[in-house]
Amino acid sequence: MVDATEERVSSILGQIRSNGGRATAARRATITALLEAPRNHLSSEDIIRKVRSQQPEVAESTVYRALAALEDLGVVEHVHLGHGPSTYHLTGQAHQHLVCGLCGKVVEVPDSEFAGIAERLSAGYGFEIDLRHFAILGRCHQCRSRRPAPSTEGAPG
Amino acid sequence: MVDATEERVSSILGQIRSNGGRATAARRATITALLEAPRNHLSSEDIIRKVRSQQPEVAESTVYRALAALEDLGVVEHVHLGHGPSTYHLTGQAHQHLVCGLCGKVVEVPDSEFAGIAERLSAGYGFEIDLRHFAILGRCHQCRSRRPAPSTEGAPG
DNA sequence: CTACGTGCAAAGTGTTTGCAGCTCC
DNA sequence: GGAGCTGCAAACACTTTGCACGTAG
Repeated sequence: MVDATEERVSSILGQIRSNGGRATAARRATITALLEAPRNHLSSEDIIRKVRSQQPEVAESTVYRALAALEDLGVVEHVHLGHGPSTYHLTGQAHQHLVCGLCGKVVEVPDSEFAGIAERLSAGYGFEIDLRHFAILGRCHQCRSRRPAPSTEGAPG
Repeated sequence: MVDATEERVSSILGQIRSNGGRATAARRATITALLEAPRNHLSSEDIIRKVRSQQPEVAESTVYRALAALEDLGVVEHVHLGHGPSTYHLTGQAHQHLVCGLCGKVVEVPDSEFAGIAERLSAGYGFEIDLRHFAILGRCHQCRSRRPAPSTEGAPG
């Protein structure tokens, strides 16, 4: 529903304003871009492209600054899926990312899978882990069935 | 012992030669740099500095190429500890890195801690994880005891 | 009105690449 | 003596920054 998206965008713009920020067209377009692709892991490049389809004049740096403002607000977070650019998504879609080093496929795993190990590391090492910020590299089901891996690096074709 | 290090260097240079590569001074210095700091996570910058203390003329690109050659050989691997440069270390020192997002401290955890979750992800998602390539971000014991944000960044003394 | 946001371009960081010359085996 | 390595500098990909102008509130 487009109306629901728009409502959500307005709500986030409201948060920005309550924090002393301004609700601008560039920010509206950035938030919309993120909301419209809830299951995707958007790179800055992706977001810039989407923003420009609505607001062609928006500069790259503006999008980066909008994303930074949204991260400050706690609305957005970024994750490193590999050697390339960071990817951004709305918080509340929190999950761990498993990235296949061979084909680039991203498998999402709910945080709950990691509850056990998190507790163990906390007890054993005093370390409170935040699994979401970096992806876990590995090999997906399909690539495992194929031949053994040449290296830990790879990109989708 | 220096002799043991030198022996190890020669052995790796031997592997390079068996693979059709050449044993050069730059490569010798690169391997030595990695061997001399077995418990450190050396960035490319660190390695370049160490290499130049032995061979001042060596170019950055040569070190990167030496590291790449060593990774191809399986002797070296690199890990992403954060947003900055990659860090390199010899293989066989394999372990998972927990990086404190506040003070930068790196806690090392043996791979065995992750055996359970690795098996579960393999069974549930068909995904074979390679935990070593990215660090896990979090908060260390000391920073947890403190308040949320000390903001001063740097290595612990 | 004025603090905050923007567009633009330039700088910054970390890494890779093209190329002519050198050197290891 | 030739494949392989090197130094140099320029290119690269991604992101940040400085500055003058613009605009939301």
